[in-house]
Amino acid sequence: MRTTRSRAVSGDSDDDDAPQTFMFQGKAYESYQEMVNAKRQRNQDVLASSGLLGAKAAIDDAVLEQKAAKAASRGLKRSKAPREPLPRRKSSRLQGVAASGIYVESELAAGKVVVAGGLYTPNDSEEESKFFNDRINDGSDLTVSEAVELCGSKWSKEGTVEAAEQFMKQSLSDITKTFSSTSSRKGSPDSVRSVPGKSITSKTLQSNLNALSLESDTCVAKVTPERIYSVACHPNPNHIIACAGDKRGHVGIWNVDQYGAEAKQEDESSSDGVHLFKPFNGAVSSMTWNQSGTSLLAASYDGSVRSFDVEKQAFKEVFATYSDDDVYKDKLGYNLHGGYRSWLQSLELDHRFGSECFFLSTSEGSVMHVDLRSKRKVTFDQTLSERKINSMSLHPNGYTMATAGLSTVVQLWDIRSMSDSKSKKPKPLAWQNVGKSINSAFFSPSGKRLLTTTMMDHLDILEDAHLASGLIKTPKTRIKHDNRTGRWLSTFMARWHPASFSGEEIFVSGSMKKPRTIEVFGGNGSLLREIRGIALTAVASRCCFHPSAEKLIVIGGNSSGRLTIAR
DNA sequence: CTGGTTATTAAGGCG
DNA sequence: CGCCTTCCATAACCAG
Repeated sequence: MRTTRSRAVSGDSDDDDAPQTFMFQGKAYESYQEMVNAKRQRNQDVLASSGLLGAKAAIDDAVLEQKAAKAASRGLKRSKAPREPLPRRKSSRLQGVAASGIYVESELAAGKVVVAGGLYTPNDSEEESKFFNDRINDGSDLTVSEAVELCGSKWSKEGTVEAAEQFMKQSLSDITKTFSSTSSRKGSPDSVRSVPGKSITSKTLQSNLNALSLESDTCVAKVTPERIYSVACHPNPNHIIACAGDKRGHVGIWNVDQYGAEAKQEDESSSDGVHLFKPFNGAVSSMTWNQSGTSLLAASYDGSVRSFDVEKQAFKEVFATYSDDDVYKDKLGYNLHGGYRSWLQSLELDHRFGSECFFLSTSEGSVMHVDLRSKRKVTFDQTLSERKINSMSLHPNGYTMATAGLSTVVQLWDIRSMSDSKSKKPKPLAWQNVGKSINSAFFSPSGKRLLTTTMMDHLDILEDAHLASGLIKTPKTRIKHDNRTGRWLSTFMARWHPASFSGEEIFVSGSMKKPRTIEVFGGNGSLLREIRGIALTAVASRCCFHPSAEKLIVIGGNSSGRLTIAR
């Protein structure tokens, strides 16, 4: 066990034997701290004399004039007095008591890491820690009621479980069925990219964008308890089923316009159409519906991938990383766990095969391809980077893949050279040096453009990156964009609308602008719309479009678990 | 170059 | 209203 060092608060701890002075502007200071203070004073003076402070204050006032509204109270509500207090175990960790000052407490034998005050489980079984990597269970299916109960009493009240079951079993099933029967041919691989923008044309696109509104408090709801890491939207064009995954492994599903019997049912029990589940024990890094809307696929930092199958009414573990312990011999992810620093950072459907195949990227720089068709297997597992890979994207051509992450390089690969894990270390076809970490890189629906969100404070649009070879120079289209979200917000990842509108492609991004704003850009980099309104009171870090609605709908998720719907 | 620190950031919750 | 917590992001820095 390692405690935090409180060393060198003022930089003068250990080296008393070597008296030292610190020079600044020709003056000697006794301690480093004094020197720093002098430096700060100088900076203050310079600022004051420049008149910038006055100007800044004026700007601040102007911004504050529009007084920040309170966060909306729709959606989840914490129940102050738990109805049935869960039997607590002895461990203070499990009671959520912070071991102050201790961050990473220890690395346990099984490769688990305990973050103080962090990975507590409301599950009151004595056996919680036996599950590999502190997961929610041993990998068996999770029923709807179990997934709700795992959220703990804090977020439930009378009838929460029933409301969730009712919603999942009836409303969601109906929504899924009416959609998948009217939607195209069954059996053929459903390509997300083939969704046409039906009623919106390039002519009506701008007016559609202008119509997006955030002026009603009904367009915000708290959907998860914690900060949102991922958002997804069900593809039925006639409904808005907005989903969010949070830092602790919760998945919130919001039926934005409740209808029929359900609405009546829910008057009493539920929170404005919001239902909360906890299929994971770590951040939900990516979530996506398959195109037919029959399953919601999600990956978590806890190393597991689960799919909520609407028909089977269960969160099934379809893949998870496991150690090389013989116990896990028959698991799909046997021997794929890379230690306590390893987690699943992103999931991307392999659009060639519907939702039956997907790519995963890890914090350790590898990309896996998982194939769930008849013979379930991990097609390949390749280390493509020394550092975490934040995103990967498969070009519509079905073989060019873009990866991006902490390595500060966008790389393009031919996945045909990775057909199995034994193939030798692949080489990138092309790459772009960004210089700082890259939050995401996504191909546009046509594949013509590659959109990157970078810590260099740019949104870059590369043209025909899939045809490039070698070093890619500075892109033609570069949007200056403040991406400094800091530590407490999820990073921005600008995302395309999966359809194009008579050739026009658009994408959405969160923004640090005040008043808070969601931005929509055109494929040529032009800012088409800044969506603001009383409902948007916090930065929407992770955004997406409704994939198929007749009108444009934008969904944004923020750091307090709220979803905002612009429509 | 590696490892180990710390600054920075926004927003809700609570006193 | 003002302080406190957040704590699996990232960059920048420094010491060895």
